[in-house]
Amino acid sequence: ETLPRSYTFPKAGTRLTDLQTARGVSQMLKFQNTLSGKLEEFRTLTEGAVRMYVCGPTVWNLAHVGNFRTYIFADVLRRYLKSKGFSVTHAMNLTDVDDRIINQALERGVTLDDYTAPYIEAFWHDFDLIGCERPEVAPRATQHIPEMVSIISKLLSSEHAYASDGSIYYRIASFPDYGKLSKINFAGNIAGASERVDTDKYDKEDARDFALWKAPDAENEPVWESAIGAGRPGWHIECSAMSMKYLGETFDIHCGGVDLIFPHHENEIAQSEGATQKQFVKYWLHSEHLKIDGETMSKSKGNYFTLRDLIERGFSPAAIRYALLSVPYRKQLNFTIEGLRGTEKTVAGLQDFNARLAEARTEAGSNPAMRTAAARALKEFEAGLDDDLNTSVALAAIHNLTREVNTALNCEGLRTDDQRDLVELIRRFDSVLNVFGQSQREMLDTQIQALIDERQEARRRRDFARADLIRKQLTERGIILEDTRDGVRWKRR
RNA sequence: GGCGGCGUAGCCAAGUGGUAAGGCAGAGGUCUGCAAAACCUUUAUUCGUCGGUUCGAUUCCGACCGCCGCCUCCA
Repeated sequence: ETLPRSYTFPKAGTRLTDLQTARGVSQMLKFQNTLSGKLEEFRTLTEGAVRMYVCGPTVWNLAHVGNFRTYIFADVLRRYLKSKGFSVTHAMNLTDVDDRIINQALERGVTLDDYTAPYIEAFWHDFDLIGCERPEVAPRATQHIPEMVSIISKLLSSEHAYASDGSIYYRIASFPDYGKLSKINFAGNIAGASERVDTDKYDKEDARDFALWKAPDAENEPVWESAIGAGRPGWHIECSAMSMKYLGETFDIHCGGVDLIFPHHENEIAQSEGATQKQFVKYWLHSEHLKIDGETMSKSKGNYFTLRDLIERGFSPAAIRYALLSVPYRKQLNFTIEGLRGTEKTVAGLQDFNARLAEARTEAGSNPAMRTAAARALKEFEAGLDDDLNTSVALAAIHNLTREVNTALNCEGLRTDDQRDLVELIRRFDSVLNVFGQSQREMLDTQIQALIDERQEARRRRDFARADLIRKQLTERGIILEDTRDGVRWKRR
């Protein structure tokens, strides 16, 4: 029952959704900015509008849960910004050309597009399945080569870049701010790690210089003809080109996994600011990596899961999403199958609560205690997310509310106005977190089909008691059957 | 070698200079013909170890132990 002194209880008759705009209950939105290393108040470049960029997938294989943690984090970020009334322009690239993709495509003897198409399709399928809203713009690297060439040309003319053996490199020495994001001190640290730095492979002025444009290595390799020669783009330049094309030379937020801080994001800054002489991004937000059973996730260990691995094991997208949101994005999260089983129950509980709330029989009026509980939940939810998107606190606020409402449902019952507001409040929460969705409790299509098949078999045997029992079971679980001339159709609820 | 993060109940974990959120599991209870399901209650005198600062530290400082990450293409 500890509320801050500034907190004022809502007046009777005030709808919770009005509280949202009435404010005075919410503190300022703050983000931990990798660039400054500090928790900063969020102020947009343009009043009321946010432009954000997220480094998207390299479509050379299926994305895994670790990748999706970043996309889900970005999704909650954009949803929360929208719920606060900002208009959001969210761009996420698809890297559909890089050395791995080229090598794989060459190996299979297919074009880049033919190679990447199924992975792009799979990515969007998983992206939708895990409950992420599609970004406003999802540009593909191969469709933005001219934009990349244009930036490289600009860098060449300004001494930030130089050509060597048909390739073009960024001259780190020309950009004194290099290292400002990753805080890497190049003077002292390379010595001990020198065995990892490949200084011989390319003809560069400085080992740190990175490729903007790569001359072809092999005969049959795909190349783009351009004003800066024939070749293919380096990895970093695509994000500079596409983000600035769709969001402007300076934009508000850039997200990605921590591993991208160096070199990818450091290089993006060098390229973009070198070309425009303007600050590239105001807030850099980086999500930490997942651990699997306490260990680093890695391909070689084989301890990683794709979304479809987990779906095949019977887990629901909502539970996977909840698990990935249960720890704030800047902390490492230990992802385990055992934990996911527990999360499945948690999510099912939320879903049950939602149904119980909607179906509750109510009496007219409202209960002051219920209003207080709801207002407090809203305040805690917002305070959590305002504090660098602390989803743990936001989820706890929801659990605390459900407990209080459950008690009311069991004891004195619910009042009509409270029910209406609570339904709206939960909808509001879920518009940001999107975890009240389908849980494992809802049957999988394959399970439904198996029961339908069994019922058909029973009908053939004229075992109608058995058939009716199955139909009744399905009905109870929200599955409605229709026997037609062409077979059995079914639908949910 | 340089830089950074973490160590909180059986497990996953939030958090803070003023006395430990939430979830899963466990225990007790309500409901039920009995179950199941559902719901409620309950579960850390204590926050890796040892010192220091302080009226007071899990929270700040120092040392140590353990784990993780970055230091050129991995979300």
